[in-house]
Amino acid sequence: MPAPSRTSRAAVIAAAGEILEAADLEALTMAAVADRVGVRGPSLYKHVANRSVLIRAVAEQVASDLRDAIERAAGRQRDPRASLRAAVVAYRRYVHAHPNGYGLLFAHLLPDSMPDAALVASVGVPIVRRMEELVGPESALEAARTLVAWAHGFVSMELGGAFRLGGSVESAFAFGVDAVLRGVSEAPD
Amino acid sequence: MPAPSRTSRAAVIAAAGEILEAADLEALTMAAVADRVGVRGPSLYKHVANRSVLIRAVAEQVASDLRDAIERAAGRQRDPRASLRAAVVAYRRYVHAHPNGYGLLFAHLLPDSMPDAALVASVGVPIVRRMEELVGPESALEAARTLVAWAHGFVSMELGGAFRLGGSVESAFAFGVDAVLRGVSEAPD
DNA sequence: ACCTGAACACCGTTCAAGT
DNA sequence: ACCTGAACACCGTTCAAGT
Repeated sequence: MPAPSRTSRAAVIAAAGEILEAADLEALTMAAVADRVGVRGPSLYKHVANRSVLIRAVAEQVASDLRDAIERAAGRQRDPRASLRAAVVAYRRYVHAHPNGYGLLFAHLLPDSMPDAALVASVGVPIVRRMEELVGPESALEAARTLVAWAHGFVSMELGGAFRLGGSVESAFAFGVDAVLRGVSEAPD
Repeated sequence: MPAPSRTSRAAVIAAAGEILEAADLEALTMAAVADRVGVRGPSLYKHVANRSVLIRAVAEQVASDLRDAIERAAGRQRDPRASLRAAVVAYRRYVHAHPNGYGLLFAHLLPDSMPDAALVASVGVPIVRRMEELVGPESALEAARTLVAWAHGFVSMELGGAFRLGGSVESAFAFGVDAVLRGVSEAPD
């Protein structure tokens, strides 16, 4: 008699993500995940190959959600400059809500758990599209890379507590978006 | 009879850093480090408290070396713009040479192994000093944060293989430095 | 004062046996 | 078809005994 599944791949990945955000990567053990979905450790291997690919699956879920959040925010504004600003604000908001999951996207210390690089890269697609409107097609890719690199760097330093030299982090963020958008749109040909 | 030390704290930290760069964080086991310095696993605990603080010590060594590299590069140029450009180039070069060690500085997934935040923040000090010359003291901190965030974001995406949408990474780097320096120095008051 | 082997706890993973 | 307990390998860590 076939036994009905008491859990699912999606539930396992979601549970792993919740443990990761509530604690940290060391707390993300197979036993803890099993406990949360209501089975024993060995049963997880019916749904995911091993811990490394479970971590990767969490990372890919994050990348995909992050891209959706950016896309939605950017789509709400008509003006390209306002749209890019909204995209970056949404980026930062998502990362604040999922700091540990976001950390997975650039945790190249654990190669087996790295999310698909093309998927991570695709997070920038909506930014490139809006940049085309702001700076034209020739330098849109480089301008988008500059903005995304800045945004990633900013939130990642913010999460790491690297802003210790005083001053307001909020105003540094506002200053940064303005400076980068100004810098990329005033590029000499 | 007191037994002469067959290894040292510095040697243990150096060995850990070498293993980390040659492989990855999972390969950085106490047994592997012990092997490399020529003792057995338990002896390491005479030199470092545990694996987490060993990892942290490696991270702090990296932060300190990185700051020195930036400081030297920046000091070689008289003009502030050229100095900041040189600092960022040195930053990138150091990270390329120590990608996994650099990853430790922002691996906030493992809180016990996080380097001292004030030390990480101090990496930006030479940048702030040069920014004062470029943009004046009022916005120097925010301008420095913008440049460092961009630089960190750029190299970290580069290492993560996130630049997958085509184009040259080198020219994106050159475009980025120029855009950020232009953006921060043309800030409206 | 530092090093060692033995021992322990914990965790990822496999597998044969259950339903 | 999925779940389970038992078992194994591996790793961090402790500790009593060596020199």
